[in-house]
Amino acid sequence: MAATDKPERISEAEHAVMEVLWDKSPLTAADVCDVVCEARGWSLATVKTLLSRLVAKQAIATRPDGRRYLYTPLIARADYVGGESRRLVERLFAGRPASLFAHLAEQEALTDNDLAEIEALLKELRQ
Amino acid sequence: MAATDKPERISEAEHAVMEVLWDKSPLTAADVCDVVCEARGWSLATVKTLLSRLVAKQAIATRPDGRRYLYTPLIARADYVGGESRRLVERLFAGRPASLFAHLAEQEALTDNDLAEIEALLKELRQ
DNA sequence: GCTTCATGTTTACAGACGTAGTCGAATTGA
DNA sequence: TCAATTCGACTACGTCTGTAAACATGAAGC
Repeated sequence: MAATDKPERISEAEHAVMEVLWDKSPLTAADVCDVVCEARGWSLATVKTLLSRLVAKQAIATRPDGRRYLYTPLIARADYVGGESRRLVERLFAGRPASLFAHLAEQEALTDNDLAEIEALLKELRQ
Repeated sequence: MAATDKPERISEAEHAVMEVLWDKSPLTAADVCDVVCEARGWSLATVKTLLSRLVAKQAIATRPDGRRYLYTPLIARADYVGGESRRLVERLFAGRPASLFAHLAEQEALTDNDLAEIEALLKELRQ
């Protein structure tokens, strides 16, 4: 069978774990906990659960290292971010990125700095 | 008491209902169903449940009209959209909208048309 | 060898979500 | 007036999520 690879959805809490692994990997469960447990008020057990679920969702891979596992992302951050962004634009802006931009602009959610950066990017794309 | 107004999160399915009401309101449950039930494969009962939950979340208001209720949005679409957009930018782009833009650009998710529109918007903002 | 520590696996459980059926009251057509 | 219809309220129930404890097992110190 052609392994229909349906990209299971990653939840908010799971995403926090992914960020840690994207930042640095491979890591053990304890390593991950060191990074997020404090900030999110989680116990190590919680991190273990999230890691298991991410493995089940094929978002990360395990490599045995003696007694424990080392975890590594299987999906690239850019892919995830791209997917989520597209979802949002699709859902809220009828698939038109310009609408999202317009919205941010209207809400004055864009600083002068943002505008300058975007302008620079535009110039780059334009040539 | 100062009615600590915590804006309860609106789920995906609930959002579909909100879109209908944002498009036109007030509407009855049956009206809403006429618009979305077909497309999402929902029964009227499902729409009723979603409407109830939205009322509980204070996202919409009811006005009795004889035997039934007329439903009207309590929160503006722009507010919702703004909130969701900000959440995404916060979560995935460290709060920097320019990063989101850069990402969309890299993924070539932007058409020439999008670019032109954004450019126009930028020009407007710049003056 | 036995206790203790570390670590993945299994189980738990409440709350949100998707989806919908049932019930009781009011309405309306005959 | 009485049955059929309509409508919101209540109930249901499986899945997903957040959060974590209990358990089994192997390692490591003493």
